[in-house]
Amino acid sequence: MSETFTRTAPPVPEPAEPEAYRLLAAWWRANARDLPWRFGRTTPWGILVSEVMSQQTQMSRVVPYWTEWMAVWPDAAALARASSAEVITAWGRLGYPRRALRLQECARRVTQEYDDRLPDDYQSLVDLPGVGDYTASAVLSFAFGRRVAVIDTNIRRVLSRVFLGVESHGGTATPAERKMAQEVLPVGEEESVIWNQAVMEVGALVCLPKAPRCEQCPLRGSCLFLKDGLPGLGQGRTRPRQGFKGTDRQVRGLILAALRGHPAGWVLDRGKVEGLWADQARLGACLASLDDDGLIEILPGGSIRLPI
DNA sequence: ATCCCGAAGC
DNA sequence: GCTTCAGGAT
Repeated sequence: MSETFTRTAPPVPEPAEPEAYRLLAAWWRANARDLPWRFGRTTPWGILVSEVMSQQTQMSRVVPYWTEWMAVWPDAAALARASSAEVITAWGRLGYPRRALRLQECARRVTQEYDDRLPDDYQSLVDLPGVGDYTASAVLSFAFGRRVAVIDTNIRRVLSRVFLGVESHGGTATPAERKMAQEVLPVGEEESVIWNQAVMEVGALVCLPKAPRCEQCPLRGSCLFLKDGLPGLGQGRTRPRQGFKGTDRQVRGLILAALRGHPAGWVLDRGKVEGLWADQARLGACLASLDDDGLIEILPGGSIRLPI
């Protein structure tokens, strides 16, 4: 029967993307990690919580925190009612604890301004505290099923390699990268969601920054970067990374670690505070910055506690 | 050492 | 655009 249509069917060239999508979707079904917020098992709010926790943090570390967090505070209204001290303690050692306070402030605004229902438009989402371009786009795609080109560091790396044949560079995504991400995004909403998730997952599991496992990659057949011999592999993307040992971030972490997990109103006295770090100038600066961030309260005598 | 499903402040 | 925000895994 194919012969019947050979003459009449115009020779429409098959675009590359539909084939890439088919391969990617099949790979996704077989290899997607079974994260608890995937596959329709949570609410849009649960998706948002997972995205905020995942900012600069590995999935494997996020999963237990997310599970416990959602058990205690299943929706925005519940989180809005918690004390800051409870929230900071529950954030534990996930890192970047300002995210915890922003998430709670976000919960309070969602509760008050949106009747405990996460808004489903980009502008409202990105206006929420702790929600930037990536998180707003991810929520629109993963929670609301909307057709949005999600751009994170993994997706940038994968798409740049496959469709442009080069490493993505550091810094903000360029207009060219955003344009390309839009152009290769499948037209259908459902397909676009799987595409976003699958490209991100390939970036996390296969298309690694320095040692990509190209032989496992569903896109190896159409990857310009692979075809060109992985030119400049691992170059050009990395921002200069700040160290950790001896920095303010380590000291801040020590201070909060000393405060977490105690009964409400528990106070660390001045003497104990001074023993947390030898360099008192740096210690004082970190205490001040934590106070500025609303992560601790400095009491008149120099003792500290988590904020109520 | 580098990376991790970035955001916000400057 | 550049820097600062934790902390763990590899």
